[in-house]
Amino acid sequence: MARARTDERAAEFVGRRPITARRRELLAIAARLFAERGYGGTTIDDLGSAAGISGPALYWHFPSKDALLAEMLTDISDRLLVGARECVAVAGTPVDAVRALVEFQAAFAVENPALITVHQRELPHLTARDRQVVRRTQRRYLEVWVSALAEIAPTVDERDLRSATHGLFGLLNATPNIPGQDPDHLKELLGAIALGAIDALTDGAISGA
Amino acid sequence: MARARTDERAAEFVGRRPITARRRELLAIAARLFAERGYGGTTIDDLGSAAGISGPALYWHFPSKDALLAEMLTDISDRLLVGARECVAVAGTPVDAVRALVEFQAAFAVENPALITVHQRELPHLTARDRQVVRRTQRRYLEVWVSALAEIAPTVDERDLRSATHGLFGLLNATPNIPGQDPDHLKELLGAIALGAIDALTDGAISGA
DNA sequence: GGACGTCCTGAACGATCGCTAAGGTAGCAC
DNA sequence: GTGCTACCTTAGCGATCGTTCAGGACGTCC
Repeated sequence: MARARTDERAAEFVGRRPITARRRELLAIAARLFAERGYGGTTIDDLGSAAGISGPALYWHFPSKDALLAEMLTDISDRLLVGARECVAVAGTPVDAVRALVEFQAAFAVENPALITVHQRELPHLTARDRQVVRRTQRRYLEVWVSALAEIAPTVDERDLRSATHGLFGLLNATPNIPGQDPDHLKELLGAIALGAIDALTDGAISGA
Repeated sequence: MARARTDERAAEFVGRRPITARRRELLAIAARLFAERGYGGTTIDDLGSAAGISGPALYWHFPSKDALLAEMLTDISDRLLVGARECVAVAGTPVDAVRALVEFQAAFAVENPALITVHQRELPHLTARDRQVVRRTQRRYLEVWVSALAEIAPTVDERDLRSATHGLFGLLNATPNIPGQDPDHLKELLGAIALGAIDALTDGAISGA
C-alpha cells in the first residue's frame, strides 16, 4: 500500500503540493460545483463522482476539503494579482494602465464565472489562517488598482478611490449572474460601463474631459 | 405542554407565520451571523446563543433552518421590489426614476450590508421551491430597472440593459466589502459612480449630453 | 519477476448538527 | 385557584459527512 501523498509529500512541498494536470482538473470541477451548490452544499462524494472517482479518492490529491477550497481561492487571487501587475508594467500611460486593468478583470470574470463566484462567496469557510492569506493578496490587488487610479486622479481622496474600486469589482464581477450573453460582447459592455464609472469618479480622466 | 407553533399554527397561516418583533429580531441576528460565517458555517446553536436562548428554541419561531433563510431572502427581495416600484411611481420623469432607483438601492445596501451579503451569497442553500420564489421576485425587480432605463435609452438593446443592470447591482451592492466609510458619504459616492456608468451606457441620458 | 510510484476503491469511524420530544415557567383570563 | 398561551429548556435521536484505513490495479524501471 502506498501511503497517501498527503502524508508523504507534505514535508517536501511545504504545504503546497505540486500542480499536476489532474489536480487542476479536480479544482476546476470543484469550482463548478461550489459555484452551483455552494461549498457547504457540496459533499466530498459530490466532488468525486463529478470527477468520475470515489469521494475519498480526493484525499490522495488534497489533504482536506478546506484545503481544496483554500488552494482554489489563493490560486484565484494570485492569478489576479499577477495579471494586474503585468497590466501596469506593460502599459505606456496611466490611462492605459487603468484601461488594461478594466479589460483584464472583465476578461477574467467573463471567462471564469465559477471562480469569481466562489471567490466572492466562500471566503468565510476558510480557516482563519488561509483567509488571512487570501485577504492579503486581495488587498494587494486592490492597491494596484488604487495606485493606477490615483495616477489619473491625484486630487481624489484615496479612501474614495478604494471604495470606488470595490464598486468596480462588483460591477465587473457581476458576469456570473448574467445568463446567455456572448462573452466577448459582455466583456466590452461591462468594460465600457466601468470606464464610464471611472470617468464619473475622476471627472473625465479617461475620456479626457 | 404547548405544541410547537410549527405544528399548531402552520395551517392557520399557510406557511407564513405572523411577523412578531421577536421574529424580526431573530432574523436580524441570523442575518448578521450568516453574513459573517456563511449559512453552512452557522449552526442552530450559534443562532440561539447569539440571541440569548438555546438553539432548539428557534424551532418555536421557525419550522427549520432552511425556512428561516427562505423567509429572510424572500423578505429582502420583496422589500427591494416594493421600494423600486415606489421609486418609479413617485418619480416625475424617467430620468428621475432612474436616479431614485440608484439612490434607493445604494441606501438599502449601505444600511443593510448583512442582508445584501446573504442575499447575494446564500441562494443556493434554499430548496428548489423557495429559490424559485426568490428568483422570480429578483427578476421583477430587475425588470423595474430595465424598464426605467429603457425609457431614457430607447435605442439601447434591452438585453444590454439587462446585463448592465446586473453590473449596476454589483456596483451598488459592493458596500458590505467596504470597511470604515461614512455611510452617507458612501451612498453618495457609489450613487454618483453608478450614474456615471449609466451615462456611459445610455450615451449621456442622465447628465444630458 | 520484483520493487516502487501513482491513483483509486470500499468499508467504516467519529463528530457534528439539524431536529424532535417532553416538559417547565411566567403571565394573563376567568 | 384552573386553564390557556407564549416562550423557553435539556436530553437525545438520526442522518449526514468529512476523514481514515487497508488494500488493490496499473504502469514503469531494473
